[in-house]
Amino acid sequence: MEYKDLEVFVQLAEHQKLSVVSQLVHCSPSTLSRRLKRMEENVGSNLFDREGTRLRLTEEGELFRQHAKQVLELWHQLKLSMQRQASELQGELSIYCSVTASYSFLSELLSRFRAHHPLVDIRLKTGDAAESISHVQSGDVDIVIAARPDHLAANLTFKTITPAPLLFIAPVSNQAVPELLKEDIRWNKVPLVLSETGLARTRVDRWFKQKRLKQNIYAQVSGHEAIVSMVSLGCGVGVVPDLVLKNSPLMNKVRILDVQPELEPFAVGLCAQSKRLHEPLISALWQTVMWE
Amino acid sequence: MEYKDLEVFVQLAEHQKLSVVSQLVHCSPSTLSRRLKRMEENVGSNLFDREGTRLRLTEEGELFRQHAKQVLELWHQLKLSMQRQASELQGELSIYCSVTASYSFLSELLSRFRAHHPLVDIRLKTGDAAESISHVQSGDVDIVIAARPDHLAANLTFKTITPAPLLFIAPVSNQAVPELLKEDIRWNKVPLVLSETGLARTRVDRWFKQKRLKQNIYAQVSGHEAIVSMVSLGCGVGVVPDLVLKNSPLMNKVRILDVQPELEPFAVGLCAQSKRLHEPLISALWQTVMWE
DNA sequence: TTTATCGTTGCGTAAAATGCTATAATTGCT
DNA sequence: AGCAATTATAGCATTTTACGCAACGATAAA
Repeated sequence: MEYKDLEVFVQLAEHQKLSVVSQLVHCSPSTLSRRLKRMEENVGSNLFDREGTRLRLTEEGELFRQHAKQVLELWHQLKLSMQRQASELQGELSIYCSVTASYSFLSELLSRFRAHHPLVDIRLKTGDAAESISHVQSGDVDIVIAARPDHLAANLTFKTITPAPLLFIAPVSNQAVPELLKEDIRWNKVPLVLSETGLARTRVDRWFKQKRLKQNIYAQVSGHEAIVSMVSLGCGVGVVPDLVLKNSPLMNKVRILDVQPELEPFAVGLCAQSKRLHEPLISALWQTVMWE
Repeated sequence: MEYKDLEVFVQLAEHQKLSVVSQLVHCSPSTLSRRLKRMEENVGSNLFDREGTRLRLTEEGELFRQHAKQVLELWHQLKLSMQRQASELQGELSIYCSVTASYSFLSELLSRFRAHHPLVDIRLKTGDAAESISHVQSGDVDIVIAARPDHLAANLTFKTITPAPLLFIAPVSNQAVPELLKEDIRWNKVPLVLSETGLARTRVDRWFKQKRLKQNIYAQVSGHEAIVSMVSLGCGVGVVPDLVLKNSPLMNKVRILDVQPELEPFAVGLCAQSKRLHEPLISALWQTVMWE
């Protein structure tokens, strides 16, 4: 049994769907299926009931879920007490953070880090998400907080903090975008406000391609905040991470469209060069990220 | 991190020697070295101080040792509560046990098993250790309790219960074997009482070969008990597992020779066909074996 | 100094994990 | 009811990883 398996199982027990979790942990469903099978062989019981395609926790599965959470908690405590044991850290840690990622959890993360390591100077830069990877690649900064790219470079390691769903947003007044009034939305007519490049754009392109639709792009802007602004003005329909929307002062000026299938969510988290993970300061920030 | 690693580490922390533990867990020292290295990378700290050749637990290592024991205990408890949850086991379980292995811990093992599964009929056969493997191979019995052979067949799985040191024993009166009186024993002159075949014989042969000595074999007998008898009568020097000696009524009639290097110890434990491990009765007995 | 013992590292091989694709069963929708 | 989309899983090819053996360097004992 492996600790990584335990994390996977906790997710699996929560969502009860291989396909969902496979996106959360960034691996193929078949891998998950096999991992689960391995675990069941190790434990010696069926952890899930397979009722058709649906997965339901068995009683043994619930026992194992509790076991997994206990072990992961112990592991986390161990890491904490180890870095507490280590001599007081000091130095300088430079972090690059995309504006998108800076919402909501960044302050909590940094304040928890400062509480444990008050002597460490934190240099925080914010900027465009698209540049984040190159900043960490060049060693320009120690750690980047950003969304996980589709194809992570081999020499980088990523640690997910939270998934960030992507949302279609539209003006509150339907008349601004008349195409939305109809029963079935004719997406190829809907004016879109998208970011020029970046992960969000890739996801949207993929979504349209899967539906075999062409996009009617009204404006290409840079920065998710600008998208919210333009959408609230009635320019068209936009796509932004929910993190951005929740923290936007314009939240009431737009509404969320319920589309199927949902856009593949971002995975926001920490990213650093693999070979530098053992450095004390980087390792310390890495440990600060909690489970679940 | 893997559960198997935790077991290995607990052993490592106790004996502080790769070479010893490598025999206990039946793998090469290089594998152990690498496993330890992996663990240290996962934990992020040095678990042992390398002072020359000697290994000494660091403070972090001690923390990790406690962590490992906690997790292994949780795991054991989980297994127990799972088989408690399963419906009451009943049926018939046939066990073949070499006479050597039947000493000391067999009664404790079976009584603990019966306490958990009172409805299971246990069919216990005892016999020669050399036949044990073939009995489980043929399916003649479900489980064998015996010493682990040097080369385990691929379709079998073994679980160590306890190591069993091999001892040289001699008559109490030195005059019966005059060669032992001298300062450096001339082993090629010492009359030996050995088992005809089997694991103990292999170990003794290997021991002499390593020392580049020829054996002066006085008698070849079958059964460790017979060896104790003949040695006590003054026929020569014999080799038996300490388990046999501790339980022999003739224990006072022989004495243990302190030789260097020591003979490679047996590993006494459970052996079954790998593919049958998941069967409820076999699995239940398997779980009965505690850690350490 | 000589000898033996211990832990580590390179290398070749064997085993294992993973992703892609196909498949069968199931669900949801019209 | 029937079609389309979704789901978990098995086979296959590939990559990754683990292992044992042998050589090495360092250390301790003689």
